[in-house]
Amino acid sequence: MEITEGFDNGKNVPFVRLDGVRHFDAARTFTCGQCFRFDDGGDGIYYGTAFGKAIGVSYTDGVLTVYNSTAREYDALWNKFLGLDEDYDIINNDISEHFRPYGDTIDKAVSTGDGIRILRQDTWEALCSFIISQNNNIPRIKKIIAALSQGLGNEINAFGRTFYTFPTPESLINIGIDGIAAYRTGFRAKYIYDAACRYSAGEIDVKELSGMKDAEVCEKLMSISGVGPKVASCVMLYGMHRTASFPIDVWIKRVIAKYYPDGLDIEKLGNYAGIAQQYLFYYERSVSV
DNA sequence: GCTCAGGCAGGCT
DNA sequence: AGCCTGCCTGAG
Repeated sequence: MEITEGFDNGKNVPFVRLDGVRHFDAARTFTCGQCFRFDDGGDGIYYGTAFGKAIGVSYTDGVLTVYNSTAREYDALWNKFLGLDEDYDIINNDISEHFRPYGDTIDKAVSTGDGIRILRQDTWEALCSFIISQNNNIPRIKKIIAALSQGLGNEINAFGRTFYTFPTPESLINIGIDGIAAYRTGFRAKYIYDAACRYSAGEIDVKELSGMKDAEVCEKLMSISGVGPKVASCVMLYGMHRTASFPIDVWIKRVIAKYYPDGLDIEKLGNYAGIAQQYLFYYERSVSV
């Protein structure tokens, strides 16, 4: 994979260009439901923020471009954030092997969703975002998160517009439950507050949790009020890159009922079960439109 | 208007 | 251990 660095005079930002990238699709990656803060700028580039910086990402015919990034930043941050350090040939094959007893649905799902990369998002952002997602619809989830970020985050100016960092736990604790509810979070306000307190207190510490098994981490997350099995597994998959974690939401319940009426032994789907889940989720949503 | 959304807690049996 | 039911709010 060849990496070159350049400067885009039109956008007035440095960029990094990677040639020969396979298994990447910007639209699928950013709209598959794993993240809520990246949007198509109308120019085929997905813009958003992560880790306090704003970037744009585009991909066409093997060429992936990360705008507003130097090569150094790419190596330090975006390579892992975008999941480009992983070999999706290996991952897709592993998934295919583990789903062998269950028919060819997974093969259709993989080919439909190929190019989705599981992002390595910030743990706190994933935790807070998926608490907000419960019993909620995607347009409103995005709206709430955008409003919280605009109200509590820091400004980032790039591409001639203003982005905002994700609110810190402390900034949410500062405004309290009523303050959080003022952002139209509804009954989730107290959950967000509890999560912020626990996170801020160091109870959900990435380094400390890194040595623990999925089941233990899951239990720890579920001790937060407002975090159940679904939210916990989303946080593990999207915010901790525990790719065996298999979130079961209403869509996946439908998938199981429809394609796997005899059930799926989720414990035996391998280390990339969560990525398989993402393919199945994307597949079912795309066929049901 | 009115249903329902990428769940969860709390209260039942 | 497994069912119910209510829940803020606003998109569709």
